[in-house]
Amino acid sequence: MAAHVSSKTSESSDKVSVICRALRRAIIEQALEPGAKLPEDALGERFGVSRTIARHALGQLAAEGLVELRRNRIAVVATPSWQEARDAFDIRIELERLVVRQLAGKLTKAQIAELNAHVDAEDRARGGTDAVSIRLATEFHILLAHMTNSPILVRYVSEVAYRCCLTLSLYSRPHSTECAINEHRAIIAALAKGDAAKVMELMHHHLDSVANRALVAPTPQRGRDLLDILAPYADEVTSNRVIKLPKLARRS
Amino acid sequence: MAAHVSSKTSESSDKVSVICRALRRAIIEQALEPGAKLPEDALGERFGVSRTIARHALGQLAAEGLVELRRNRIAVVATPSWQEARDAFDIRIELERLVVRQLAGKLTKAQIAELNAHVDAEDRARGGTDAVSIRLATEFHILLAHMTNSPILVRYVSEVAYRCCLTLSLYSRPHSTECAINEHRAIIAALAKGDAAKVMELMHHHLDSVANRALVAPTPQRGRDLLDILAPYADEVTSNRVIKLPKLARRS
DNA sequence: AGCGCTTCAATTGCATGCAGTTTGGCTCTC
DNA sequence: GAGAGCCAAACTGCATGCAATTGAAGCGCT
Repeated sequence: MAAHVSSKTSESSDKVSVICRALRRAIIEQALEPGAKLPEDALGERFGVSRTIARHALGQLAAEGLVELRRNRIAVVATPSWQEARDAFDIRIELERLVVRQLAGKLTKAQIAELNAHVDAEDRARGGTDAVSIRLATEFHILLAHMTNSPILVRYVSEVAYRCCLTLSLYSRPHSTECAINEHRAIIAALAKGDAAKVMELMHHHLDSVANRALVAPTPQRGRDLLDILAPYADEVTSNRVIKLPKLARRS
Repeated sequence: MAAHVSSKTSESSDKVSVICRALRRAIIEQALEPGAKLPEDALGERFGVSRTIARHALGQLAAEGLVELRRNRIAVVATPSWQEARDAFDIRIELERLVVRQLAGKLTKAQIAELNAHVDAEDRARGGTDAVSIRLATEFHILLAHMTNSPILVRYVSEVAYRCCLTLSLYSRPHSTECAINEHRAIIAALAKGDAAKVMELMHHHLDSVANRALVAPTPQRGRDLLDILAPYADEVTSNRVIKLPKLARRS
C-alpha cells in the first residue's frame, strides 16, 4: 500500500535504487536500529549484487543522512544526536509549512480522497506495530509533498521526514499515534477549505507537538554518548568490579 | 580563499569527495554549463582515478541535484526548469530565514569579523568575472549556515544554494551584484544587533529580490521542453516541409 | 537528395580481484 | 587473573575486465 509515495527523483529501477529503497524502509521501520552495522559484503550477498553496488547504495543513503560512512570502517545506520534531531524537526516544520501553503485550496477532489484514504489506512494500522504506524504517518507527509509537483520539495521533505523517523526510533517513548491521526484529518480539512494561514499553523503545531512528544528532555547528555550516559552508574561500582567500558564503548 | 566553507558532511578526503568538490565548483562557476556531458571515463582520466570512483562521485552529485543521471546515458549537468528554479528559491528563503533566526544576536565578534571579511572579498571581486561573484555570494550564505553549528542545516542550505547558483547561470541576465553586497552587509548588521524579526525580513527580501532579478519572466514554456516550445511554430509549417524534430530533440 | 536499416565505436552497468586498514581474539608475560 | 602485544580474519578502497546498451556514422533503397 501507498506505493505511490516512493521517491521518483532519479530513482528508476537500477539495482542501486532498489537497495536504497529496501534499506531506507528497513531503517524507518526500525528493523535496522540506529548504530546497526551495514557491511558491504553482507548487503551485497543479501540483495544478490556485488559489493560495488552495495557500496554505491550506502553512499546514496549517506548523502541522505540515513547512514554514517566512516573511512575504512563498517557503515552504520545513522545515530543523530538529540540536537540534530531537534534541528531536523525545525527544518521539517518550515518545509512542510511551505508544502501546505502551496497546496491550500488547490487540491482536486481526487487528491483529497487519496489523502483521506491514506489516513484511513493509518487508522486501520493503529492496532499494529509502532513501526508501521510511524511509517504511515511519515508517508502521509510525503504524499502531501508529492502533490505540490515540486520535485525539489519532495526530495527535501522526504529526506528530512525519514531522518525524523529515524530519530523517533531513538528518542521516542512508547508513542501514541491517535492524536497525530486526528491532526492529519484536520490538516486535510483545512487544505480543502483553502485557508492557507490556518493550515500552516496546523502543520506547524502538528509537527512541533510530534517533536515534543518524541524528543523527550535533553537528558543532559550534551556530550557524546555512552561514556556520559554511564557516568552516574559508574559511581555505584567504584568499589566493585569495574564495568568493561572498552567493550561497551566500542558498540557505538 | 573561503576554504572553510567546504561541506564537511561525510566528506573527508577520499577520492570521491575530492572529485565531488571539484565538479561542484566547476558547475557553480559555470565552467561546466547546464547540459554539459560528464562521461565517466573522461572524469576518471581527468582526475586520475578509475571509472568506479568517477561514477560514485556522479551519484553523489545527482543526489544533490547538480547532475542528472539517465540510465545507460551519459550524465549531464542538471538543467532545472524555470519552475524548479523558483521552487528552489522558495525553499532557500525558508531555510535561510531559519539560519538567521538561530543566529540573530548569537554571533561572536570573531564570527562577525569573518563575515565582514567575506563581504570585503566579495567587494574586491566585483571587478572580476560574474562566475566568481556568484560563487562568493553563495559562499556567504553557506558561511552563515555553518555558524549555526547544525550539520543538517548546513547540508540543506549548501545544496539548495548550489542549485540556485546553477539556475542563475541558466536564467540570469548579465547580473549586477552590487546591491546584493549591500544587502549582505545589512544582514550582518542586523545579526549583530540581534533583531531576529528584522534580519529574517532582510534575508527574505534579499533572496526574493535575487530570485526576481535572476529568474526573468516565465517565458510561457511551462510544458517540458523543445516539443512544447516548438509547438506554435509547427502550425506554420503544416503545409510546408516539417522541421527535423528528432535531430533537435536529441540535444536535450 | 531524402529516408530507413545495419553496423560499430562509445559508453554505461556490474562483478571480480588485489592491496591496505581495522577488528577482535589469542598468547605471552607479569 | 589482568594487561600489553601480536596475528589472522574481516572489511574497505580502488582498479580492471566483460557484457549490454546506446548513439551515430555508413550504406543501400526510393
